[in-house]
Amino acid sequence: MTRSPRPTLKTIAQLTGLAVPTVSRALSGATDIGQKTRERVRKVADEIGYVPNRAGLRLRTGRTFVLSLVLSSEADVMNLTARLINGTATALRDTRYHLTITPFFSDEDPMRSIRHVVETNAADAVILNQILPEDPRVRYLLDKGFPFATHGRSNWADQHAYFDFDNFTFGRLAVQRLAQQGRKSIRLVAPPRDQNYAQEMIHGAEQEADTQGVDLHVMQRITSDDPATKIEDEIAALFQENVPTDGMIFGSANSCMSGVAGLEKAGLTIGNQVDVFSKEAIPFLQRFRPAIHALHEDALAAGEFLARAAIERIEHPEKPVMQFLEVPK
Amino acid sequence: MTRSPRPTLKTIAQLTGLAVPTVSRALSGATDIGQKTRERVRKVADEIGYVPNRAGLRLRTGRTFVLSLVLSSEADVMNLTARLINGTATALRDTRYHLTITPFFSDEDPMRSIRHVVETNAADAVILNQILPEDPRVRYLLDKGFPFATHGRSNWADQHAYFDFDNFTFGRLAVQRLAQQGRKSIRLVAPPRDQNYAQEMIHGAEQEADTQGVDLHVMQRITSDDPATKIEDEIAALFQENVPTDGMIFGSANSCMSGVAGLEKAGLTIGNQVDVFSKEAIPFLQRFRPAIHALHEDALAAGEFLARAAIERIEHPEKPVMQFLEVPK
DNA sequence: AAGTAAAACTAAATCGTTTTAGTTTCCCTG
DNA sequence: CAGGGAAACTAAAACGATTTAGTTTTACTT
Repeated sequence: MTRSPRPTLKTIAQLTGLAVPTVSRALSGATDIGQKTRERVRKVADEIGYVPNRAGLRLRTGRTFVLSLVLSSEADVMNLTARLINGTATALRDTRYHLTITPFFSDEDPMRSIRHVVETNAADAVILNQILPEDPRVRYLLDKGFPFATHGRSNWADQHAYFDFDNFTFGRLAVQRLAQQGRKSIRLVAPPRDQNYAQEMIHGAEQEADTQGVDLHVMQRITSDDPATKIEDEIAALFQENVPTDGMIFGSANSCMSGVAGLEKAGLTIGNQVDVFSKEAIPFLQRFRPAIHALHEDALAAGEFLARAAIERIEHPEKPVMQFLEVPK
Repeated sequence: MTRSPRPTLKTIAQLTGLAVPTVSRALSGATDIGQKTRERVRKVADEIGYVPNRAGLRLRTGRTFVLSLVLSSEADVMNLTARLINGTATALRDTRYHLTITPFFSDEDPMRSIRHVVETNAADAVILNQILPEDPRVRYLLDKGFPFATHGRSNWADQHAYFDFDNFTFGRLAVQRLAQQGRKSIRLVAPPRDQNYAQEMIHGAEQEADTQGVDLHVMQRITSDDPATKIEDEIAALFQENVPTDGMIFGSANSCMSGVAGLEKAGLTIGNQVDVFSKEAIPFLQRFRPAIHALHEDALAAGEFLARAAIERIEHPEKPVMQFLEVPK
């Protein structure tokens, strides 16, 4: 247990014969400190490896230098989530910011964690995913004027920072591709209906189905976040009942794998009686069944963007919010 | 921007007419504060929703109430990693602890992040994964007496808290199963040789191969952490060159998928000319190719255990370290 | 050379908490 | 009823940083 005491401003003050506030101001580059003094202080600080004490800083200024990533921990989104975390953390490298993770669980109030962060000042900004159209968390954060960025858009998207995957275009491209393969009767396994991006995806698909003159049905009893077995069973049943279907679209790689298991159980083969289109965060569907058509969603880039956007909110609240829409293909 | 000022000990002191230290001691249950005073203070604190200020606490006591999860961000381990994060965060629910994530990147010194945490007191404990036999991080943390827990064992495992999957038994079971299927010539795609758990897995497989009287070769040019295409190509080449092989063992689900893609490219079918055994963190290989034999590694439980073990180190350093070996099957 | 303004620094207070060292109050003993 | 001692509380200091309000020094003006 040899933790040698860290140097503080006081240490530097003693070493230079200056007062503590002088050292503080010198390091922050204030102009009321002499040029040569500033340089001398900087040099000493570097030599002894001075790093500001976060607690002192936070106590005095209220700044935490923490970004809080609050994310849903549904098993189905964990692939995407892992990349989101990785991207966010990557963007924070070489900044003064740290990242704390707060998964929230389906059995608890989504507002709880957010309120906690805001009320106890546990972070300077929040990043959230799984956004609802009228997401109460977004409303709350806007109301409080607390810096945040979202993965996905709310109805008030023009007012806040976000990164979103263009699910409307995804829906369009999916139907377009299947239509090109000569498919006429397509079913879509969409994300949970209350999620904004589900609506986008459905609209895109419907519009393109209209244009292409093909049939599109949204599966009503399952979503792309449902448990694997449920999806597998529903899809198997669908084909066993001979409901006319020659194209399938899945909102996530997980649901796609389950769905494919189901349709194979019913005796179909991809590329033969049916074509399959899916989204994926990590490229592996190609390996799962080479005949699947997959579109990549870049969660890594999303994480990086969101981190930068959140910091921008903290440090330059007067500037316009950063927003990005990833348009597939 | 309506952030109303949070109640502090001072607020309670004013409300009760007591001095600040009295309130502090009353809340912490010190016996030199009268019974009824303690109750009164507690009641007022609850009513106004007092939550201790972390910065104040930290500045005074040095306690951060943060666990730092330092993990490698190899794409291949991200599935497992996601579950590890989730498990750790779950265990921290309803404790005073927070979780910060520091991925470290293959291009940088693994010691950097650890040293930073220890030297700047950024956390009360560290959790690490991807442990080497003589891991310098483990040595450093032991040396400093800094609380930590590892996912995987080092050579000094008896001295520190860990959760590990028994890869020795995994190796044994894998060979055993393949031998039961009548396979005689088995190849193992093991984790990187410098990782401790790679050695364990290899030893287990070799020992069982001896017992069963079958052939076992460790693939020398690839590891289970290599990029998908590299593994695919190597495996494809292996079979195209007709190297006698009728059983394959993979150290991770990712490498398994790639490997299977390779052997199928060479025209083989699982369960036919060759049997495949693999580890997986999330059950989906069953769906990928139903004929694959897979063993589940519980990263969720690992995360939870590691969090509890780390906290135990912080709060009861005198007690024996918590250790757990997950023995498969 | 006296007066003044700018430049360069310092003293003191503050953020919220806990610890150490007292101090006051009260009850009991003899 | 004085004295002793336990019980219950308080004052002051400390952790490390920044901000506000001075103060000293220097340099310039007239």
